[in-house]
Amino acid sequence: MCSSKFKLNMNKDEKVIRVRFAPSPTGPLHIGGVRTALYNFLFARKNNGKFILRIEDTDQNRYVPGAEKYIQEALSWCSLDLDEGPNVGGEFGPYRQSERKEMYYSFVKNLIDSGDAYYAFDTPEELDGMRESMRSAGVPSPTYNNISRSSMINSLTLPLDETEKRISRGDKFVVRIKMPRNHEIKFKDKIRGWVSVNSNNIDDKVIYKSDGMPTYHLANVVDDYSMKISHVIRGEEWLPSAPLHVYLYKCLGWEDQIPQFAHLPLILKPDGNGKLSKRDGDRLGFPVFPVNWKNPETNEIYKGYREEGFSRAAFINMLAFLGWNPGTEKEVFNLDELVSEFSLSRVGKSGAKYDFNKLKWFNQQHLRRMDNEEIYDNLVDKKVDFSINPSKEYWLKVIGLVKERATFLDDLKLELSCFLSNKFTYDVNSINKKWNLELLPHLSSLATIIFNLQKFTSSQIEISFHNYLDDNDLSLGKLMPMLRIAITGRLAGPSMFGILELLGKEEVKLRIDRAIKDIQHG
RNA sequence: GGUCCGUUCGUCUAGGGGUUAGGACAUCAGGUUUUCAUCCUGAAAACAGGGGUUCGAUUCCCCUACGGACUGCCA
Repeated sequence: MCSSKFKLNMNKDEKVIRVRFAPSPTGPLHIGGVRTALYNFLFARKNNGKFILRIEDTDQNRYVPGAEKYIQEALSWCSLDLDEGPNVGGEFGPYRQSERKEMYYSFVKNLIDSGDAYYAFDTPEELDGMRESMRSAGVPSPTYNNISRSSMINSLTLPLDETEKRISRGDKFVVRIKMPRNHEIKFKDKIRGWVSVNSNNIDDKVIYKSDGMPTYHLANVVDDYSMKISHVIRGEEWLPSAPLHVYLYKCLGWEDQIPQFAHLPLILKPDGNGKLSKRDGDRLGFPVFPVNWKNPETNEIYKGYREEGFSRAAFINMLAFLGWNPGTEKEVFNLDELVSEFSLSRVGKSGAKYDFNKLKWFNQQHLRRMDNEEIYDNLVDKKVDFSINPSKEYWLKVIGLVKERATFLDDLKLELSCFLSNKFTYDVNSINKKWNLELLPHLSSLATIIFNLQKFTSSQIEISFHNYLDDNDLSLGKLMPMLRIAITGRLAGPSMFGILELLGKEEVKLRIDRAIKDIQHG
């Protein structure tokens, strides 16, 4: 007895981990959805399991062209590679519910035959009428449940032959689950612990629609079962219907195949409260989508993080930390590191307000961790319009000089501009502030001195610069800004001596001469 | 309204029967830097409230308050 129980547990532990991300293609995936996908991915990779994409398109009315493609593109931008899915295949396909349409009815039929479900003929108008009259009688949210079903038109209230007649003549019908009276339905959520609901509080949900498609609830359970899903990791908005799903497993005879549930806390709006929604982006000034989305009807573009210049690593890192943390003080993680640290037991219970600022910080941190070579590969513009040889080595040095000043890869464009071209204009404010005509002679003589240096290196230049200042009783703060304006056109930038070395003697000479000649004070 | 879930600095969070309740972002103040940015140092900033249990509760239990999700032939 004991040993067999032990064996059973062993089997359960050794069960292959299979998780699915199951969005419905009703529009672009927003960051909450991406995080759900991410947690599924991390959990699968961490446990040597499979990460599966399943498209839940049981509602034809809400189908949005391009949405599925968007989902794939978003996942792929985030490097959340699929093991199985609509475009990658797999032995449990098809992975679109619309393509699985035929398989659902037999399960529905089983439920009807066992008395766990029934036909209902009420039209949408009749349902509205029922709800309306119940509301006016003081019921805040009327449901089709184990009480109200007795006054509706269904196979429970109709004589058998009438039901058969209606079906055989092609009347529209739906199939509803028949929730039992006073049953305690409970399950253990990996994040929340035991959740228990009395069946009296669950309504007779439609599981099969009059258009011949299953509803989410049924399709979800049937597919998770047939795809051998071991863990259902999804948003907290599904928590209220989880007991129904558990009950469905029981009715279908799959009680020992019920997956483990993990209901993730929601991502909340940064201002006020409530679930972050697709509309919040414009209102709050940050994207809510991973990559750009173009509304196929209006052609309106909704901004994505990719296009706004964020790195996938930073985006993923930020998302991972919205509701999860490793329990250490380390915060900057790449995907592989997240995989090795991830665990559902460290996912929090309460909703997290989205923090755009923190994402910027993550972006900066990840940019800093990118090596110069990688940044070099990402540089679009590697042509220099003045007479130096822009070797790769040159660029690596320039990048090293400039890298830590940037939050975005794009910031480097500005930082790099003086290394790309000498055809810049001088910034007027900088000139007004620091360009001093009386010191022009000093700038010239300083230039002469450094041009005579044997080694035009930042350290040699720095030494002669300081010597010159000492000899002429000048302060650094006077002459240096002028030099900077002459060389870069503006006042902000990285170490001046480093810039001079990299530009090289000839180019520096050219720029100083030109500045002295061209800059008009005031 | 009902059901379910939740509640530690402004935000993300660590912690967990005895702690100066820790970190990060943001904020503010100093410092380094020729400059801007970076960087460094520091400051301010939290256990929702009330009852239990206990020698002791922020931590465990209950209640209240507040917040959220759900309440469709949507997912």
